[in-house]
Amino acid sequence: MHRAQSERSSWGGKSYQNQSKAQPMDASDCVPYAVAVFCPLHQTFTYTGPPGLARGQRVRVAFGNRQAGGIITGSADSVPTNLRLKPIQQVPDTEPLLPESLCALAEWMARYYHAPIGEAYELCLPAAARPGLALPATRSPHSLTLTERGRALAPDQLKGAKRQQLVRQLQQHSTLSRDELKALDISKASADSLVRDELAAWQQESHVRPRPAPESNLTLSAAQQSVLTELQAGRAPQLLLGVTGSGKTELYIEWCRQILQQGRQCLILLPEIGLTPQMVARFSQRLGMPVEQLHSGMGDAARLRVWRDLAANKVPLVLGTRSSVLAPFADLGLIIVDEEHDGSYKQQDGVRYHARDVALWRAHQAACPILLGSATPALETLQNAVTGRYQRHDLPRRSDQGEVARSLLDLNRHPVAHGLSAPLVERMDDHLQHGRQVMLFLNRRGIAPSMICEACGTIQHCPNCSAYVTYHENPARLLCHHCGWSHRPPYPCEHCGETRLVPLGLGTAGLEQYLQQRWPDTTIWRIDRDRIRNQDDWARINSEVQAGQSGILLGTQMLAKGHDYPNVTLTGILDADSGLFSADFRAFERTAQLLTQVSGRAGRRRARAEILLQTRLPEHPLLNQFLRDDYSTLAQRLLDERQQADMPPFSHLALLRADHPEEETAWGFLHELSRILALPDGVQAVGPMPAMMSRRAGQYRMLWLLKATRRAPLHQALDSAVLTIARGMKIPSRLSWGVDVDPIEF
DNA sequence: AGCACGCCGACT
DNA sequence: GTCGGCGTGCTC
Ligand SMILES: [Zn+2]
Ligand SMILES: [Zn+2]
Repeated sequence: MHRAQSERSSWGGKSYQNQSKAQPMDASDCVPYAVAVFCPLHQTFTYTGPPGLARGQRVRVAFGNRQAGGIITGSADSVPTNLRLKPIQQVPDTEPLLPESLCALAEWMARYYHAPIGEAYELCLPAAARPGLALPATRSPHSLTLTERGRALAPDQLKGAKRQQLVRQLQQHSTLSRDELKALDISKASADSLVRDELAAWQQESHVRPRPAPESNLTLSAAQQSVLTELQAGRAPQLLLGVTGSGKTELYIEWCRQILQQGRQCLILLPEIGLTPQMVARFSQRLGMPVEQLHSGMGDAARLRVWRDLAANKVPLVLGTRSSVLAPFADLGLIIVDEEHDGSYKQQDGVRYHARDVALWRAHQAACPILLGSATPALETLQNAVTGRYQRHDLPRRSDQGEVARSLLDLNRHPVAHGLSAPLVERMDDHLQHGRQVMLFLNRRGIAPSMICEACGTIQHCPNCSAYVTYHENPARLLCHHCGWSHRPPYPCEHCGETRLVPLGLGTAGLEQYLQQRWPDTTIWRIDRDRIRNQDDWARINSEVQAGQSGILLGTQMLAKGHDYPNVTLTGILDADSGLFSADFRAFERTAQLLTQVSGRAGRRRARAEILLQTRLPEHPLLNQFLRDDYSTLAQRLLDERQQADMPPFSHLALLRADHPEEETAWGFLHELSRILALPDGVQAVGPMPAMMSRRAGQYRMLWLLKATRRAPLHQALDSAVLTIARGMKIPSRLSWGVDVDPIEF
């Protein structure tokens, strides 16, 4: 029986039990191993096991009064005496599943981010491999893949909606198993019909490593080609400064082609899951071979398959989000970090790693090139280019870029209706009458309205968080984005108890309604997560917009990423001030990036483009600088300010965090730490103080901020802080604590 | 993080 | 009497 077998301990694929009577182990045969157990503790644990087990091998062990997975980190050199060691329960694989490169990565992350060693190791395994149990064989026996003809085909040329959908899916995912087809609701009959037409083929289990088409099917401009040649000759980490539409992606692809032809692997990091499918399609089309993706939207089994195939060098190129920087590569030849300034590369719980910084470390270890690409690099990255640690390359704008005129609209001086000032409406009228496209950008605050009490004027908070609730329609709900709290109206005012709450602000839906009424004959495309849920939505809207008919694009953050819109001639930023009030020292940097990214979407094909920023602060220096200067100039000025203030990148920060249902307990814990700890020279401390969002999901968050000009003393301080907490301090119950190195949220 | 142990209030 | 809340300590 399978069941009986799986309940027995096993090792090396054979049945094995340490203390079994059937197969007694000679105690003298057992040797001690250091095991990183998957728990949030800052140490390894020693277990005994048969000789010959290797670093990187998965184990299952008895831990306290439960079972846990773990990784052997090596043989235990200093065996703790007067401690009776427990035996390893199970060794599910015959070979180490984690290659040495990932063991080294886990240990570096644990050191650099001051994270528990077991958590760092756990993060390097795909979720399916974490329990420390035997893994199923991956890849279903047959999968569908496109033929050369199928890959070259434009899906719309094909007859039949199902067949079109299938080809589109295959162009994105390169192969689809029977199960995946079923999940997409595609019958075997539709698949077989493509096979009959020799557009697709059923593929047997073991596949060989795909190779790219040797010749590029696109030509690079002279400017692109010359930058590519420089990049290929470069040695240090390189920064590619390229505005939207400068052809960064083509350049990425051509560099990848060269690396792939050498039989080596490429990793392309993207900030968001929403951008992966369209990038997968572009890469696989241009390279003429299937490429893989790795992101949180995939199931555990699918991720495991890609993970294993990467380790076996059967997958030559992968596009992925943050966590794909922790994937195993047999022969890493190139890493590209697209939109490297993007904050979503920073993990905000557990091991708080930054995928860009991990990528830099991995490239260094693998001695392979790394390219950071962005139109608006992080100030840290720009400063590294200034000091020469990175090589900087500027990709010029395309030659068809028309003139761009930027100006401010003072909301204090003009009448405003539905969030649109009179001059903006007038300009919209003008552009729409000329058959042009207009783009309106709403920042995060503007997406969903908050709720205000008509009786007393109180804006309603989430009961669990120090944040406003937002209002959503269909179905009508009050929602908190931070903890998932939701309530169906009517809802009593938190202050006076009256049930007279009304939405404050328009939100995307309200603005859309108004636009429809004001310009009844104009198409309105909404670009936000409510409207665009999958690739087909994107494809449909995008083809309409790219076709160039007149209309209004109404969108949020999503507009600032991904596609650009060459037919848009007028961009309205409805609330340019929103980022300027934040107490965060990176607020101006982020605002400059956002304004630049949004403005960069519009205006090509030689048309003159107009960008209007609505503001209540028309004298604000940042906004006025934005009117005149490009991002590099602006960023240099922000860097000067950072230097004056001795803030990153001219100093380094770390946070000690404490969360607790009682504010006083969280504060007391950090205060006690700050009292005990002797900080090394060159490390300054601030706080403890409440986090900017002081309560989330019923927990108060306190922060103790450490700052230093050099990294070494900062790490020294964090080491002793962790040691003090883990060994010396009593930790109040229900308190959770942790370290955040190079924090981006405070 | 889990999980057990142990100490006090309150309820069949 | 004992059920269960939660504070405390430990995990090789
Ligand atoms: Zn909340
Ligand atoms: Zn009220």
